[in-house]
Amino acid sequence: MGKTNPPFMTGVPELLVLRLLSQREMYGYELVKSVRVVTSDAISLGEGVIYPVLHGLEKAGALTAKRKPVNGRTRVYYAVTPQGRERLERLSGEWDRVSAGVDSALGEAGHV
Amino acid sequence: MGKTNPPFMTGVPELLVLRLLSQREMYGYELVKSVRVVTSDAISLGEGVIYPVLHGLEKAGALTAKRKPVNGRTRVYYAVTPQGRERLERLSGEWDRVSAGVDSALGEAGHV
DNA sequence: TTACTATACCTCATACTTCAAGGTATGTAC
DNA sequence: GTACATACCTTGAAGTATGAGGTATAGTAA
Repeated sequence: MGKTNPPFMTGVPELLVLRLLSQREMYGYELVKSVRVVTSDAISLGEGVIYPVLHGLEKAGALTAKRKPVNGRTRVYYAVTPQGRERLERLSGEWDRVSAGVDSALGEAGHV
Repeated sequence: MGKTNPPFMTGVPELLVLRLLSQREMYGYELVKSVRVVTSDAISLGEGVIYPVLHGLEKAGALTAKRKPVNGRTRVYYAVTPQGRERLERLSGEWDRVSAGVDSALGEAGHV
């Protein structure tokens, strides 16, 4: 039953979502726009990415969801649990390791 | 029909391969080990990744292949073409943009 | 009224990449 | 002669992201 490891470069959407939610509660539609803003348009994640990530993290116990009616529409606000913070720490560390690896391979020393 | 864009975080194996080959000619098996070395074990790409990337880049005109018999075994050395250098520049720029985006989202912008 | 836009939730087929494990074959060490 | 490292390669399965679709409410402009 060879369980395959996840691809080495994934989990970035999850990382971004956890990071943003660790600063304040947000709802899905808001996250879609926020990702673009905080990354200066470098990364744009569609709703097809955000919502599944949100649901997955909630199921994993990393987030809690809270429905709030606002102006007749319903928003689902997500908050990070302690478990989610651990996950954020782990993913953040992995990202640092991998991105440092790439940068060192690129030899960012004298390059521009 | 609707051609989908490649996932936003891909092309890293390609980037690493092009970068290493831009420094000197290498063969596939050598690249597999080199990637581990230059990334301090942060990234490990198997032969199932390296060889297809090599073939794809050759077909795209970014690399040229040269067979050399060494100690009875055959090695296929790859070299970067001018076209490959352009591709390296482009991928390198994309990586910088995306990784800067993630870092700024993580709030490590001022981190060296 | 109608139409269009923005908000806000969601799902799904397709495309793509990566992983892991396999296969072939030669040379070297025990 | 058996085991390991070198050196090439392919492939099935797993998993993620894309792009486009669907539902529904509220506001605005014609």
